[in-house]
Amino acid sequence: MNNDLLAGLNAEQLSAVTWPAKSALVLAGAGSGKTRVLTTRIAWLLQTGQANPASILAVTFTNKAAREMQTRLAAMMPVNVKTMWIGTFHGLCNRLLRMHYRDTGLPQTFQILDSGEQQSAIKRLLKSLDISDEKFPPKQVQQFINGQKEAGVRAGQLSAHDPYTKKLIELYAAYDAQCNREGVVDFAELLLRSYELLSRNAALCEHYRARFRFVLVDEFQDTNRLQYAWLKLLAGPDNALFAVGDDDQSIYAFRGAEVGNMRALLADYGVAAPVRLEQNYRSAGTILDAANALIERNDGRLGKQLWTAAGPGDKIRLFDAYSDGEEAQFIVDEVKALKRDGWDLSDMAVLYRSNAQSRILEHVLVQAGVAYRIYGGLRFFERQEIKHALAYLRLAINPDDDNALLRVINVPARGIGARTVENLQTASREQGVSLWQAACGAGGGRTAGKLAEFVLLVEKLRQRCEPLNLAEQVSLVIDDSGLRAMYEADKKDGEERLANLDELINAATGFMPQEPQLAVVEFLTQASLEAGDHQADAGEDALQLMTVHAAKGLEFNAVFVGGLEEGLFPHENSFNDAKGLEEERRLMYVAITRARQRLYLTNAQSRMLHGQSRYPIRSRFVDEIPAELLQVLSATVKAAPVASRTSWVEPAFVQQKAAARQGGWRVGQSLSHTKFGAGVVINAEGAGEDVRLQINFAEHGIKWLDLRYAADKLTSL
DNA sequence: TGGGTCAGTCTTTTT
DNA sequence: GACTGACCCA
Repeated sequence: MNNDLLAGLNAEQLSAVTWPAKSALVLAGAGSGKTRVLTTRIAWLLQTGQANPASILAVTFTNKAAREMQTRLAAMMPVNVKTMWIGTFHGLCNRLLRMHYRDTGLPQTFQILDSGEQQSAIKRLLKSLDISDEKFPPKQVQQFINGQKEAGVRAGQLSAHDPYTKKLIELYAAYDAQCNREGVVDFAELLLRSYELLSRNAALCEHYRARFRFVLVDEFQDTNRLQYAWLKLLAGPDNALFAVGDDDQSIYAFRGAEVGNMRALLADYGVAAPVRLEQNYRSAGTILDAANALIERNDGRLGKQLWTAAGPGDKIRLFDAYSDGEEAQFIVDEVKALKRDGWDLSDMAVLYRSNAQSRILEHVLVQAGVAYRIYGGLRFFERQEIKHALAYLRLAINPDDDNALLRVINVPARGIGARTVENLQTASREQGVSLWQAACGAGGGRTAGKLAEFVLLVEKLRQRCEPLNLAEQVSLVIDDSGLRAMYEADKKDGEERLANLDELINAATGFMPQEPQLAVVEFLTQASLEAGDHQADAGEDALQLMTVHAAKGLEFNAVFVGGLEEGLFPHENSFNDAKGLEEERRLMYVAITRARQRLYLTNAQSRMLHGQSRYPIRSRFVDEIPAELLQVLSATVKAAPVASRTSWVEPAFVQQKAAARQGGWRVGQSLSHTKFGAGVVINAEGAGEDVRLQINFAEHGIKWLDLRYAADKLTSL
């Protein structure tokens, strides 16, 4: 037995790792060594002979987490992790469905729709049923369908009295029928199908229960109802379900996550009490004190108090900027100062509530010449050129794939317009065949020639792909479809797109299929299940910019949390209910606990949002942090009690240095108008001759005035 | 058919 | 302020 395995674990970690062969819930606070516990647990089970690689099922949410678990495990002991069932919920479900496709009613080569593809499938469905997408917005239909699937409910089990819901249920049924016809499954369907596979087939379920004696789950607080039901099928009463999670870091309720699953697990599996990992190895004491004080205000927690053996460290820096521009400037100046002190840029992060906040930061960073990296945005397999190429590849395997056909039927433009496509859709509906078959059968008509050309192209792609390997097929499809020529002619961003297409060929070249004869299907599946990295060039030392959501699981020496304003963080959409506000607070808790040594909280007294200025007050979350933990960096901060504040403050205090000077006026300036009386400038736009001021008049409300006409009616107060 | 313009929208997001 | 989708004209 390798004693190194357990060396260095604290008492709680040790208790979790060496938990007997029965179910457990581990409440793992931020920075408490969660991943280490999970992987060491697996290694310990293997090393003590309680488990062999085949008897372990480990489930994560992201591919990144699954990979990390595999890497760490491989480093701990000599075991072939590739043979183990370690993966994401969706990846494991995909594996189950491919293995048992005969029992699921799916073709062996079924394709997976990502959310975008699901949405186009729904749009297409609405159109074919002649239902206005104004009354039934595709997004809402999609949400309804996914919501039902994630609750484990099929259309046939639903009923409603109001006509609207009735229609939604009909659409759900029709959507499923369309997917079945086309041999495609969406993300939620992967889960639901494999749940149904196991629940309807007792022998199969029993087989897996006997095999997977140990089921381990990461980020358990993020599981939805269906995922927990799926876990319960695989982990019966005699199996050991080992769930690790943190109810205080549950920030995905908006997409169906049920924190309640944690309490449910305790009851369902007769677990007396959770194991609490409360010692934090990441943050300085002051940062943890702030996090603890904040999160204590939430109700219904399982309860946990982080502590550290490290000292209190620095106070939390608070900066109250007069504008979003000054906020960004402050952050960048501070980043540069820290960099001069020897901190790595890549060990500093700016976190924000919404992506829109990154723009002004980028602007200032570019000016200051500071390298930065933004997380978020398009990922590799979501790029249009990649999607186009893969659509041709899909057509080469299965021309009946309507989604793929519609995507590229006119890419590159070949004179097949909306009208022709519509005719095609009508024909396919009337004849009950796929679009491809309808296109093959299309005889006369003005555009029939164009259609015939397309049919011929796809036929040729199919034939020529047949004898080729995966990489050769990808390459051929890109060339022969005309995609390469199209992007070569595109001067704007063709070059980058061509580089991405070459990267796709590279990816295909290095792809290792499980079953060589299914290489293309496996490649397409991987492209759907793993959309690739969120950002490029990881090498350079660069400041990290991301949303708080994206930061979960990461840590940095210095963290800036920007935009701490009512309406932004907490977001105004969460004001309606206490639950939403509590999730915002957990989000703030996640943000705070990302920091190791240095934490900055900033807010702005004026901010451009949706193209207009707003004057928000400081976030309540700042006030929920004990004042003695804070060091105020700007002069204008006044700790006003929350109750006495209104949601809009008079910007009269906005400092003289406010940048927005127009025609001698600046935002925040008090003035008097000959007709409207006293007021305050709250916004300005334009320059030179053409300047408009938005003024909040005490007696006449808010007005926009054109300075060309109003200049001589205004006097400064 | 396809390019252009204009109104409407605008948290968070992995699979 | 920037992106998407709808609509209009050549």
